[in-house]
Amino acid sequence: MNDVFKALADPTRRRVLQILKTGPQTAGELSAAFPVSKPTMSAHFTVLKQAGLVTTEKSGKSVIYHLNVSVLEEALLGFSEAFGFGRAVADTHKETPQ
Amino acid sequence: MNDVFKALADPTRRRVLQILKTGPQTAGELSAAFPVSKPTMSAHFTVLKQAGLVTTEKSGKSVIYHLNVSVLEEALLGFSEAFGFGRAVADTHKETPQ
DNA sequence: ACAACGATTAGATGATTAGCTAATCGTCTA
DNA sequence: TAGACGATTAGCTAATCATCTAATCGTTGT
Repeated sequence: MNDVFKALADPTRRRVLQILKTGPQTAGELSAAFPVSKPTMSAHFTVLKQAGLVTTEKSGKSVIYHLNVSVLEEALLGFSEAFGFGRAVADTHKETPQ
Repeated sequence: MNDVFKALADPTRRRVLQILKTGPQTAGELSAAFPVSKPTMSAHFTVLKQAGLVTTEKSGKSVIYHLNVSVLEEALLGFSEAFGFGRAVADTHKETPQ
Protein backbone atom coordinates (compact mmCIF):
# COMPACT_ATOMS: atom_id res chain seq x y z
CA MET A 1 0.00 0.00 0.00
CA ASN A 2 2.92 2.28 0.64
CA ASP A 3 4.23 1.10 -2.71
CA VAL A 4 0.99 2.18 -4.35
CA PHE A 5 1.27 5.71 -3.00
CA LYS A 6 4.93 5.88 -3.96
CA ALA A 7 3.99 4.78 -7.46
CA LEU A 8 1.27 7.41 -7.65
CA ALA A 9 3.69 10.15 -6.65
CA ASP A 10 5.01 10.45 -10.20
CA PRO A 11 2.83 12.18 -12.82
CA THR A 12 4.17 9.98 -15.63
CA ARG A 13 3.08 6.87 -13.79
CA ARG A 14 -0.32 8.32 -12.97
CA ARG A 15 -0.84 9.05 -16.64
CA VAL A 16 0.23 5.54 -17.61
CA LEU A 17 -2.52 4.21 -15.38
CA GLN A 18 -5.06 6.52 -16.95
CA ILE A 19 -4.06 5.43 -20.43
CA LEU A 20 -4.27 1.80 -19.37
CA LYS A 21 -7.76 2.47 -18.07
CA THR A 22 -8.89 2.73 -21.70
CA GLY A 23 -7.47 -0.73 -22.40
CA PRO A 24 -4.27 -2.80 -22.40
CA GLN A 25 -1.25 -1.52 -24.34
CA THR A 26 2.23 -2.71 -25.14
CA ALA A 27 5.33 -1.19 -23.56
CA GLY A 28 6.17 0.43 -26.88
CA GLU A 29 2.77 1.97 -27.36
CA LEU A 30 2.81 3.37 -23.86
CA SER A 31 6.34 4.70 -24.24
CA ALA A 32 5.39 6.50 -27.45
CA ALA A 33 2.93 8.59 -25.46
CA PHE A 34 5.66 10.13 -23.31
CA PRO A 35 8.63 12.40 -24.03
CA VAL A 36 11.13 10.19 -22.22
CA SER A 37 13.29 7.28 -23.33
CA LYS A 38 12.08 3.70 -23.43
CA PRO A 39 14.40 2.51 -20.65
CA THR A 40 13.07 5.29 -18.44
CA MET A 41 9.53 4.15 -19.18
CA SER A 42 10.56 0.57 -18.48
CA ALA A 43 11.70 1.67 -15.04
CA HIS A 44 8.33 3.31 -14.44
CA PHE A 45 6.62 0.09 -15.50
CA THR A 46 8.67 -1.82 -12.96
CA VAL A 47 7.52 0.50 -10.18
CA LEU A 48 3.89 0.09 -11.24
CA LYS A 49 4.27 -3.66 -11.49
CA GLN A 50 5.83 -3.99 -8.05
CA ALA A 51 3.02 -1.94 -6.57
CA GLY A 52 0.62 -4.41 -8.16
CA LEU A 53 -1.03 -1.64 -10.17
CA VAL A 54 -0.37 -3.33 -13.50
CA THR A 55 0.07 -6.88 -14.73
CA THR A 56 1.95 -8.08 -17.78
CA GLU A 57 1.27 -10.55 -20.51
CA LYS A 58 3.79 -11.60 -23.10
CA SER A 59 2.72 -11.69 -26.72
CA GLY A 60 5.47 -12.52 -29.17
CA LYS A 61 7.96 -9.70 -29.22
CA SER A 62 5.70 -7.47 -27.17
CA VAL A 63 4.78 -7.17 -23.54
CA ILE A 64 1.23 -6.09 -22.92
CA TYR A 65 0.44 -4.07 -19.84
CA HIS A 66 -2.92 -4.31 -18.11
CA LEU A 67 -4.31 -2.03 -15.42
CA ASN A 68 -5.13 -3.76 -12.14
CA VAL A 69 -7.98 -1.55 -11.00
CA SER A 70 -8.68 -3.39 -7.75
CA VAL A 71 -5.30 -2.57 -6.23
CA LEU A 72 -5.70 1.09 -7.05
CA GLU A 73 -9.23 1.09 -5.74
CA GLU A 74 -8.32 -0.64 -2.53
CA ALA A 75 -5.48 1.74 -1.72
CA LEU A 76 -7.37 4.91 -2.57
CA LEU A 77 -10.59 3.82 -0.93
CA GLY A 78 -8.89 2.35 2.09
CA PHE A 79 -7.17 5.62 2.73
CA SER A 80 -10.21 7.73 1.89
CA GLU A 81 -12.39 5.84 4.30
CA ALA A 82 -10.20 6.94 7.17
CA PHE A 83 -11.30 10.46 6.31
CA GLY A 84 -14.94 9.72 5.87
CA PHE A 85 -15.24 10.24 2.15
CA GLY A 86 -14.55 6.82 0.78
CA ARG A 87 -17.45 4.79 2.09
CA ALA A 88 -20.03 5.67 -0.49
CA VAL A 89 -17.69 4.85 -3.35
CA ALA A 90 -16.87 1.46 -1.98
CA ASP A 91 -20.53 0.71 -1.56
CA THR A 92 -21.42 1.77 -5.04
CA HIS A 93 -18.60 -0.06 -6.67
CA LYS A 94 -18.47 -3.21 -4.66
CA GLU A 95 -22.21 -3.60 -4.06
CA THR A 96 -21.52 -3.67 -0.33
CA PRO A 97 -24.17 -2.68 2.21
CA GLN A 98 -23.68 0.73 3.83
CA MET B 1 -2.35 18.28 -7.27
CA ASN B 2 0.98 16.72 -8.04
CA ASP B 3 2.14 18.21 -4.74
CA VAL B 4 -0.66 16.39 -2.97
CA PHE B 5 0.36 13.01 -4.36
CA LYS B 6 4.00 13.71 -3.58
CA ALA B 7 2.99 14.57 -0.02
CA LEU B 8 0.98 11.37 0.28
CA ALA B 9 3.94 9.27 -0.86
CA ASP B 10 5.46 9.30 2.62
CA PRO B 11 3.89 7.14 5.35
CA THR B 12 4.83 9.59 8.10
CA ARG B 13 2.95 12.37 6.34
CA ARG B 14 -0.07 10.16 5.70
CA ARG B 15 -0.21 9.35 9.38
CA VAL B 16 0.06 13.01 10.30
CA LEU B 17 -3.04 13.66 8.23
CA GLN B 18 -4.88 10.83 9.92
CA ILE B 19 -3.98 12.14 13.35
CA LEU B 20 -5.08 15.60 12.33
CA LYS B 21 -8.38 14.14 11.22
CA THR B 22 -9.22 13.65 14.90
CA GLY B 23 -8.59 17.33 15.56
CA PRO B 24 -5.96 20.12 15.39
CA GLN B 25 -2.65 19.57 17.14
CA THR B 26 0.51 21.54 17.79
CA ALA B 27 3.78 20.76 16.03
CA GLY B 28 5.17 19.41 19.28
CA GLU B 29 2.24 17.13 19.95
CA LEU B 30 2.42 15.75 16.45
CA SER B 31 6.18 15.29 16.62
CA ALA B 32 5.84 13.34 19.85
CA ALA B 33 3.83 10.72 17.99
CA PHE B 34 6.73 9.85 15.69
CA PRO B 35 10.18 8.35 16.24
CA VAL B 36 12.00 11.07 14.31
CA SER B 37 13.47 14.40 15.32
CA LYS B 38 11.46 17.60 15.51
CA PRO B 39 13.29 19.25 12.62
CA THR B 40 12.50 16.24 10.47
CA MET B 41 8.85 16.53 11.40
CA SER B 42 8.99 20.24 10.68
CA ALA B 43 10.17 19.40 7.16
CA HIS B 44 7.25 17.02 6.73
CA PHE B 45 4.89 19.76 7.90
CA THR B 46 6.31 22.08 5.26
CA VAL B 47 5.58 19.54 2.54
CA LEU B 48 2.02 19.10 3.78
CA LYS B 49 1.52 22.84 4.05
CA GLN B 50 2.80 23.50 0.53
CA ALA B 51 0.46 20.85 -0.82
CA GLY B 52 -2.36 22.71 0.90
CA LEU B 53 -3.22 19.66 2.99
CA VAL B 54 -2.79 21.47 6.29
CA THR B 55 -3.12 25.03 7.52
CA THR B 56 -1.40 26.65 10.48
CA GLU B 57 -2.48 28.91 13.26
CA LYS B 58 -0.15 30.53 15.74
CA SER B 59 -1.01 30.39 19.40
CA GLY B 60 1.60 31.82 21.72
CA LYS B 61 4.69 29.68 21.57
CA SER B 62 2.90 26.97 19.67
CA VAL B 63 1.87 26.45 16.07
CA ILE B 64 -1.37 24.58 15.64
CA TYR B 65 -1.83 22.42 12.58
CA HIS B 66 -5.24 21.86 11.04
CA LEU B 67 -6.21 19.32 8.41
CA ASN B 68 -7.59 20.78 5.19
CA VAL B 69 -9.89 17.97 4.18
CA SER B 70 -11.17 19.57 0.98
CA VAL B 71 -7.78 19.56 -0.72
CA LEU B 72 -7.27 15.91 0.08
CA GLU B 73 -10.76 15.08 -1.05
CA GLU B 74 -10.45 16.98 -4.29
CA ALA B 75 -7.17 15.30 -5.26
CA LEU B 76 -8.23 11.78 -4.35
CA LEU B 77 -11.68 12.11 -5.82
CA GLY B 78 -10.52 13.91 -8.92
CA PHE B 79 -8.11 11.12 -9.65
CA SER B 80 -10.55 8.37 -8.68
CA GLU B 81 -13.19 9.69 -11.01
CA ALA B 82 -10.94 9.09 -13.98
CA PHE B 83 -11.15 5.42 -13.07
CA GLY B 84 -14.85 5.27 -12.51
CA PHE B 85 -14.87 4.79 -8.78
CA GLY B 86 -14.95 8.34 -7.53
CA ARG B 87 -18.23 9.68 -8.82
CA ALA B 88 -20.49 8.37 -6.12
CA VAL B 89 -18.30 9.79 -3.38
CA ALA B 90 -18.26 13.20 -4.90
CA ASP B 91 -22.02 13.15 -5.17
CA THR B 92 -22.54 12.00 -1.63
CA HIS B 93 -20.10 14.38 -0.08
CA LYS B 94 -20.50 17.49 -2.16
CA GLU B 95 -24.19 17.15 -2.90
CA THR B 96 -23.41 17.52 -6.58
CA PRO B 97 -25.77 16.21 -9.25
CA GLN B 98 -24.53 13.15 -11.13
C1' DA C 1 15.90 41.92 30.69
C1' DC C 2 16.67 37.21 30.53
C1' DA C 3 16.00 32.30 30.89
C1' DA C 4 13.13 28.69 29.16
C1' DC C 5 10.76 26.52 25.74
C1' DG C 6 8.26 25.54 21.23
C1' DA C 7 9.32 25.75 16.61
C1' DT C 8 11.92 26.51 12.55
C1' DT C 9 16.22 27.31 9.79
C1' DA C 10 20.98 26.07 8.46
C1' DG C 11 23.95 22.88 6.92
C1' DA C 12 25.53 18.25 6.19
C1' DT C 13 25.02 13.34 4.81
C1' DG C 14 23.44 8.90 2.94
C1' DA C 15 19.82 6.90 0.22
C1' DT C 16 16.69 6.96 -3.38
C1' DT C 17 15.00 8.49 -7.81
C1' DA C 18 14.39 9.88 -12.64
C1' DG C 19 16.74 10.37 -16.39
C1' DC C 20 20.19 9.17 -20.10
C1' DT C 21 23.12 6.03 -23.53
C1' DA C 22 24.85 1.68 -24.66
C1' DA C 23 24.50 -3.13 -24.39
C1' DT C 24 21.90 -7.41 -24.04
C1' DC C 25 17.98 -10.62 -24.38
C1' DG C 26 14.10 -12.94 -26.92
C1' DT C 27 11.23 -13.60 -30.54
C1' DC C 28 9.93 -13.36 -35.06
C1' DT C 29 10.67 -13.62 -40.20
C1' DA C 30 13.20 -13.61 -44.44
C1' DT D 1 20.72 -18.81 -39.30
C1' DA D 2 20.82 -13.84 -39.53
C1' DG D 3 18.79 -9.59 -39.17
C1' DA D 4 15.49 -6.74 -37.23
C1' DC D 5 12.88 -5.20 -33.64
C1' DG D 6 10.49 -4.81 -28.98
C1' DA D 7 11.84 -4.73 -24.41
C1' DT D 8 14.75 -4.85 -20.51
C1' DT D 9 19.26 -4.59 -18.03
C1' DA D 10 23.71 -2.28 -16.95
C1' DG D 11 25.95 1.51 -15.62
C1' DC D 12 26.19 6.23 -14.97
C1' DT D 13 24.79 11.16 -13.35
C1' DA D 14 22.22 14.90 -11.37
C1' DA D 15 18.65 15.94 -8.43
C1' DT D 16 15.65 15.17 -4.70
C1' DC D 17 14.63 13.35 -0.17
C1' DA D 18 14.62 11.91 4.73
C1' DT D 19 17.26 12.30 8.32
C1' DC D 20 20.43 14.20 11.77
C1' DT D 21 22.76 17.95 15.01
C1' DA D 22 23.52 22.65 16.02
C1' DA D 23 22.00 27.21 15.76
C1' DT D 24 18.41 30.74 15.61
C1' DC D 25 13.86 32.91 16.20
C1' DG D 26 9.82 34.25 18.87
C1' DT D 27 7.00 34.23 22.83
C1' DT D 28 6.15 33.83 27.70
C1' DG D 29 6.98 34.22 32.48
C1' DT D 30 9.88 35.56 36.17
